[in-house]
Amino acid sequence: MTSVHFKGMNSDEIYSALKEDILNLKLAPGQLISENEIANKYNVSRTPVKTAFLRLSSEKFIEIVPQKGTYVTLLDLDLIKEIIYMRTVLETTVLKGIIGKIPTEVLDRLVLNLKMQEEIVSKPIIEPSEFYKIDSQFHAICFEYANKTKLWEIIQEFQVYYTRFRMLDIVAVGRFDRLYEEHCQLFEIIESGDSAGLEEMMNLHLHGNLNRLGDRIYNELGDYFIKK
Amino acid sequence: MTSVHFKGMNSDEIYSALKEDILNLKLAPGQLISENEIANKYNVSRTPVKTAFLRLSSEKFIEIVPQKGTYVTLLDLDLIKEIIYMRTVLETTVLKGIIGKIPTEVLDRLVLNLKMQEEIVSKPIIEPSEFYKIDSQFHAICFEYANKTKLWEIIQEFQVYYTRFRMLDIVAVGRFDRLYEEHCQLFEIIESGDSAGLEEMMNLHLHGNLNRLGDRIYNELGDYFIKK
DNA sequence: ACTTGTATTCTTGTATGCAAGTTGAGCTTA
DNA sequence: TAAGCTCAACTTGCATACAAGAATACAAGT
Repeated sequence: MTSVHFKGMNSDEIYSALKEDILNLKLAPGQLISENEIANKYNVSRTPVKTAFLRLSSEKFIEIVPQKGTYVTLLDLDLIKEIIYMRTVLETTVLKGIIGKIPTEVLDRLVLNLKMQEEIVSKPIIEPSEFYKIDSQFHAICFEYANKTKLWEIIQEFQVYYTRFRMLDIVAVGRFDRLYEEHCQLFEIIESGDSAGLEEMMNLHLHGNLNRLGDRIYNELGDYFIKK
Repeated sequence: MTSVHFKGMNSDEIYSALKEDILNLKLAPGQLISENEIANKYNVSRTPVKTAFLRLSSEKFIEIVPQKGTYVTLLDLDLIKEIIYMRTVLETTVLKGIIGKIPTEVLDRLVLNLKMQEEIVSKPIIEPSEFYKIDSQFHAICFEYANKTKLWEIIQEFQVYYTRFRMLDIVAVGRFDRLYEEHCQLFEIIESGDSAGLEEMMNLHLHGNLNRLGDRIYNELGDYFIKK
């Protein structure tokens, strides 16, 4: 006799599935989840779920409280603001070091990247992760030429802390064309070597989400953030 | 009949014990360890050991290779250099924003901190962690006044990636009085508002370990680092 | 009405047995 | 001697049973 057999997911797949749900806000900030609940949902034992939980916990997506339960973490606006500040400072400094003296070969790669961005933006339906992937490459090219590859990886690591925030921006506002335009302006500054304009542009670009969301953070989205 | 009963350690304690051994280099970079080995050593099952392993793995202290084994990670000099660069850029920028306009109250706290540093340095036997705790407070006070508390926490988080490197510095060179002197000079610059001197001093201070260790990294300590 | 104790039912933490993959020693064979 | 195969002894991943703390509903007593 053969029985229908569902091959269970492993801990990595559980991790990815949970992370996606958290980023999509299907699992909302503050929501309570348990190992058993997730284990039943994906037809696995608690072990791989716990493994995934521990990983998500170290990335501050969830908080495990012994003998009580596990919560999806609330967004921390102070943390988000300072991460944005951090990235602004680092990226401005790195770009200032290479601005105006980037070889044609690298500039061409940036132009190619911009074309890909334009292509994605012009589509009727835009997949956020697809755009952000190319977005990330644009900045990575700059850091690579500045010989600061690891630094970009570090910055990327911290992006996870406010990926959900960026997601709110899309849901609430959702204008990728604006980001694309900013990248174009940034490119012109990098090419021309306008060191003064760089700082202003960088500030504008990286604080975009914060500005666009504005007071919504304290009103309709207030439940998602830590109260001070 | 009563029997002698050893109450086992929990996963947090196992984590701390392992981390300490890794930082002390008792568990050397590149060394192979296994869940069973640690579980036997501390008289617990594999479960709390695995929990500790997962946490250490997310902090890049160890690397878990499925079905093969678990290794203490090698030091990555490129990563270390860029973390030092990152901290230099961030701390210089933050300090520039407050330099010369720090109220007496905050300056007094810094002076008090320096006195504690002096006290520790003058002892015959210096406990590294004790000094680094006060050292960290010195910088924390500055970030706190600059309203960048979270940013300092972020930087602290990344320090773990090169705590072992700093430990090599102590073992190989071990001169805390030098660090104390640098802090005193830094204080004078902060107090006086010498914005130009700050950048130079900061570079010197934060690149100290790198300079002191010098070529030893490639010679007698070479086994501890990733080969390129 | 209020307090208090209890029992049930959640939660996560731990111990243990088994599954599956990797490595390396030692035997076999040419 | 040297190459190749087999098997035993490891490794981590997963499933499951039990332990222990926390919260809640509820009944008994004041």
